[in-house]
Amino acid sequence: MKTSERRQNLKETLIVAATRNIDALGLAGIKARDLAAEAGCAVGAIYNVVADLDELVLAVNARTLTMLEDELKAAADANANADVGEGAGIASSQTGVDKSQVDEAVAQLVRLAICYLHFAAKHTRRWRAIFEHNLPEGRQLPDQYQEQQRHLFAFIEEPLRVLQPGLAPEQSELLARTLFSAVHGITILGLEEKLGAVSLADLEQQIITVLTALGAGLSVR
Amino acid sequence: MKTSERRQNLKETLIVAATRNIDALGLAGIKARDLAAEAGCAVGAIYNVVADLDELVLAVNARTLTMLEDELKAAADANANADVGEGAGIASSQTGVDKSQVDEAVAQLVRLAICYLHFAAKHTRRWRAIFEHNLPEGRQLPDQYQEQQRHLFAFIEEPLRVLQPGLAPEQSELLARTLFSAVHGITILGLEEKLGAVSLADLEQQIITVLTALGAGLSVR
DNA sequence: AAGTTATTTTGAACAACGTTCACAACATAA
DNA sequence: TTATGTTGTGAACGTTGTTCAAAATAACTT
Repeated sequence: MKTSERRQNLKETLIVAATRNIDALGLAGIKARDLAAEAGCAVGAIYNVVADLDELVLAVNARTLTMLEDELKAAADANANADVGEGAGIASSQTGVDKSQVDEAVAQLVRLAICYLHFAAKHTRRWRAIFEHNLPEGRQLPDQYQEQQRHLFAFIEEPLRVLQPGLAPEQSELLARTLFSAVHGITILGLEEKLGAVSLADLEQQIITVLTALGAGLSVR
Repeated sequence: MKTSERRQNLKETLIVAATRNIDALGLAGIKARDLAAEAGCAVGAIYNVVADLDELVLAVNARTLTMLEDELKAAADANANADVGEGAGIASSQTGVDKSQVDEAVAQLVRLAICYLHFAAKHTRRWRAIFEHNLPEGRQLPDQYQEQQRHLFAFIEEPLRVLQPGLAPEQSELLARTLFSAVHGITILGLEEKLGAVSLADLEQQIITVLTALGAGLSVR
């Protein structure tokens, strides 16, 4: 009984060290010998609590996703409270969609996207590790991981249903994923210096522009 | 004079081999000893014609970008020809923007994006290598590389000017980059199996939906 | 053509990596 | 204490990218 506890502690220590190293150097900062030294154990000990270094990276990534989820939830809820008393607007008779509801849905999408952008900007390396990490040919992500990703899309689906009320759930899910991907693309290439850096303020503005236009275009049809 | 020619040949052979290996295994397929064997030279010989393996990857990526540029150019030109005789539509008096011109600009954006998607789908590994490859801390991309990227954005800027005639060149450039990033995000996450695969047909439809909505939203304001 | 010098290519050697495994250290039970 | 099973260790293995003394080749001189 003692050993499992000790191993749990070691695993925790390793995850913390791995997180620190990713923050400092990105995925390249994950090295067995370094982690062992930082955790105060032998190199071989790592493989007592973890199958791979990949598993360690996945553990870090899972926590990063949880952090992100929490922040998105906070951003979404902060809004929900602020809107109490806004009142049920007058339904537009032709489209069946309330104008102010549409505006609010777009605003919600923008809030979520800006939150995502800020998270990515604040925890760049840890966040990029999620997308840079590739499992060795053949192995696939654990279920929990995919589950967490669906959670993220759920945030988007809610306001999306206001814009496109008639959409089948399947299509709605796909569109949510697409919107996420678009914002993700803007974020990841924006924070990258490969194409020449863009300021955070500019990125915010671009995201607002794109999502607002998208909201207008999507709610019109 | 003979040696420089020989080296040029070796470099070419290595680039070809590197391209083949990236197609087969992604960036992980780039290994000094394998490349040397395939090119029929000693491992050390590689470093006579190239500073790094990174330089080799960059050479492959540059060619990939050229391929992409050619295909985009073909897609853009095919359209220009098809539109001859379409006629100058009636200018909308209020916005100063011709309705059919707007439609055509959106159609052009869609064509470019679909072309990008197809290129990415057809040459997935080679295309992903462009974005997966990271230079070692500090070194930056050669000028030619950044130049090629600006070329890509130029394709987008042209139809974009129809949608937003009043936009300052600086802002237009930024928006073009943003649109590219959005389409890129949809493409790269769509082709990735990490979030569960999406069919190419679905991806096409999503890109059409998003760009059409974006075009509508952008031209309205 | 032969000898001398400079250049170019070579592959063994090096450092650093993830991972493994025979063994030392330890705990537990008899 | 002794015997037995379990756990942790770090040297060792197989692969990386890269280097460098030496061998091979080219270039030049007489």
